[in-house]
Amino acid sequence: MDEKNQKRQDILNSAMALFKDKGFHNTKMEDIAVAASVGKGTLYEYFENKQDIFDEACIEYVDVIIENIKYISNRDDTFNNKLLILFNEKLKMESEFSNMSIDNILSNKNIISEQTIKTIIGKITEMYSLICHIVDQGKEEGVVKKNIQSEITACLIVGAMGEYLRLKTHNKENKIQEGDIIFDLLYNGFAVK
Amino acid sequence: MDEKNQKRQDILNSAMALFKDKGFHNTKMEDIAVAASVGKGTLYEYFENKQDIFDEACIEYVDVIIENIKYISNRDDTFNNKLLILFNEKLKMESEFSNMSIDNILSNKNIISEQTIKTIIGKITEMYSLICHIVDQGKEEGVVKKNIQSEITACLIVGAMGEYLRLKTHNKENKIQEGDIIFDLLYNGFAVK
Amino acid sequence: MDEKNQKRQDILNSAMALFKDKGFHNTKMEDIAVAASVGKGTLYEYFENKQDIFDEACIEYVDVIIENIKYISNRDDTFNNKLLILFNEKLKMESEFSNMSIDNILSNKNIISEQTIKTIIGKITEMYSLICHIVDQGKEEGVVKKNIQSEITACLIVGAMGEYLRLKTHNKENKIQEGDIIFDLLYNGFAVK
Amino acid sequence: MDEKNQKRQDILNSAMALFKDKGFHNTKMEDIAVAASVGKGTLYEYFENKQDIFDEACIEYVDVIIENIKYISNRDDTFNNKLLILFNEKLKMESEFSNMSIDNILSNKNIISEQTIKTIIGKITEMYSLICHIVDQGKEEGVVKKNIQSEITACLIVGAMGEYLRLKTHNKENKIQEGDIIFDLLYNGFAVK
DNA sequence: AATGAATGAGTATTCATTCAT
DNA sequence: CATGAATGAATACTCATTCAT
Repeated sequence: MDEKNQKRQDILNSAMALFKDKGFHNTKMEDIAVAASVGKGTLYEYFENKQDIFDEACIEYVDVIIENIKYISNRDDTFNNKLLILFNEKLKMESEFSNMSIDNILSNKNIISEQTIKTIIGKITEMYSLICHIVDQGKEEGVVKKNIQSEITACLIVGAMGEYLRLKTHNKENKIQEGDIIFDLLYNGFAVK
Repeated sequence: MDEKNQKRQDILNSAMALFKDKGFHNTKMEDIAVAASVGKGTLYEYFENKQDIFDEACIEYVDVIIENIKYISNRDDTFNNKLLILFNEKLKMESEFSNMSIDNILSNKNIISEQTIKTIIGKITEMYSLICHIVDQGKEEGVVKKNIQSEITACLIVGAMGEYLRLKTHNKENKIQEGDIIFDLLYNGFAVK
Repeated sequence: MDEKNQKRQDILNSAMALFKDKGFHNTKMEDIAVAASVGKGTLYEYFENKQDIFDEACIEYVDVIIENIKYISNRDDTFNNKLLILFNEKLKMESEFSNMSIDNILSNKNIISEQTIKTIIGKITEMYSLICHIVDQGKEEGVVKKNIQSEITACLIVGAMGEYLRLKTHNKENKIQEGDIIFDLLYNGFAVK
Repeated sequence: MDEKNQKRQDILNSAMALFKDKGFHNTKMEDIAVAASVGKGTLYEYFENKQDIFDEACIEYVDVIIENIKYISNRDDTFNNKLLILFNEKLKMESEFSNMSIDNILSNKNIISEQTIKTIIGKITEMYSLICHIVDQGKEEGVVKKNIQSEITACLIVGAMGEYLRLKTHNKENKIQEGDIIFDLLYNGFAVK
């Protein structure tokens, strides 16, 4: 029974790697079967159809990210450090999975099934609440302004980080200064005092 | 001659609408022909192939955004106001074209031709330099910190705005406070002074 | 009116050249129009359709050959010389029109219309009777055996010539001895006396 | 494994029959699939594409002819008899496959792939050497003139036979005398001694 | 359970032909 | 008369899915 789960996981991993690399329509069931070292027919023993594999792979992908953030959130560490780790982790993941960030998953709206979209949006909400939790810790530590809704602060953090990484990815010629500058901006804003 | 350009534009508009709605693979040449009220064969009088139409539609889409930002940048207005307008415009566009933001275009890497990807990245760079120009104006007005590279500040602005909108889009149940809060964060940061 | 005929002829010549070079299906109406320096629509002023052009071109092609043989037949010359000239002419034509000998025209049975096939076969019969006429002259001159039906002799001559040329065409590395040897064979046979 | 080869052969046979009957362009993949009682997709399990099927069918066709001649050549029989059998066999084949003689295959230059053309020309060369071998036997038997290159004699034989058959095919109203007359011509020529 | 040979629905593209100018 | 922009019927080929083994 556990062996069954293992094979299912193998297929999912192989599929995810291919989807990330080539997209949904350019990944053939044959490719997945070969990559997972099983017969084409076997895929249908474990999954309903191609769509199903893609949906599950997307959910799995988001789950990994959530686990990651959950782990960071639960660390015994200061807000400052957690933020730094979050940034570095996001950076690592994005570069590794450059073709399939969460944003991109959601841009595949026409590919993922309606139901799975809802599931993923739910998970993103979960992810946000984890980050809000970290922000709340910052508030308790007296580091983060208390009068601003944590969701908004989280939004700023996630958005700035993401854009920073996107920019680094597209703009290979690194005209951008080092990452801690963005931290200064997040903490203190760009306005002259 | 101009009539020819008009028909080309008509096809492009019809195609763009369909691509935004249904994605590349789910949009059939037949669909485009019907939507543009021309014969299937006519599409090939104006475009090389489906790929070509998609590429052109993507470029067109980015061009519209750039024109928008260029217009804002060239206004005779203060930095503060330009930022506000930029935010509102982005909001308007994103909701209108919710399925096809620039990020999403770039997540179609496996669909758009290599050459067109380069063209679009070039245009994004152009877009960034327009926003940097606005930031520079803020510096001259003494509103924005001078010791931080404008690209970084622009990155913070774009990222925060984008994420804020994404959040609003996914999280229909609006738990998020009003938009000017995010401006306060951008200007002053989240750190307790 | 004669100008009309001239343009018709131009189209036919251009078409024939293309058909010989690329075959029926690989020759597009557009190609013919361009080659004849007329508009695509104009082709339909002079011909019913593509099929019609092909049919007429084939007939024209055969007509040229017949005219050629007729000319040889009518010369004031000996049988021996006429045969020699015939051979050289056939050689010239075959190499020039290597992709479209009469045999090949007939191998296009599924392309040429039934009616035109009949016309062409009629013309081939005419061609044969011209050659028979030359053979008859040989008989009168006392050079050719009288007790063998002229058609058979003509058949031997045409067949041997044709095969000789085909061989030369396919077998670029010329292992074959010079052409007058074949004449010796035709005149005297290969049997030891 | 052998079953696989069998199905491949079935497809090839069905395809060959259709190509012979209707030509390359008028034979649809669907037709072949129906004729071979398989699905359209199955054709692509056994062949690269339509071109590939045609090429293979042509080669197969020539191979059958070669096998036939090889068999005749290897018989324990006199030159005279072998020639007679060759003639009758050719007659049988040509009438059976009237739309697809070797000449016709080669007239499909624009259809068959360059590589396959070379293969077929190679096979024709092989066929010629088999016939030359028969001629050599004639020389040894003292029946055929030794001072004439065997290739030339073979050329005369093949050409005369082919033309004779072509004539019979086109000229349904049989004005042509019986076949052994042509043998007399081949052996003794048409010249008065 | 696992397989992969067989399948055929689905689609981009071509090109002969038409007809408004 | 001449044209070429517009057309859509026709077709090779792909690939997710099935099912007999």
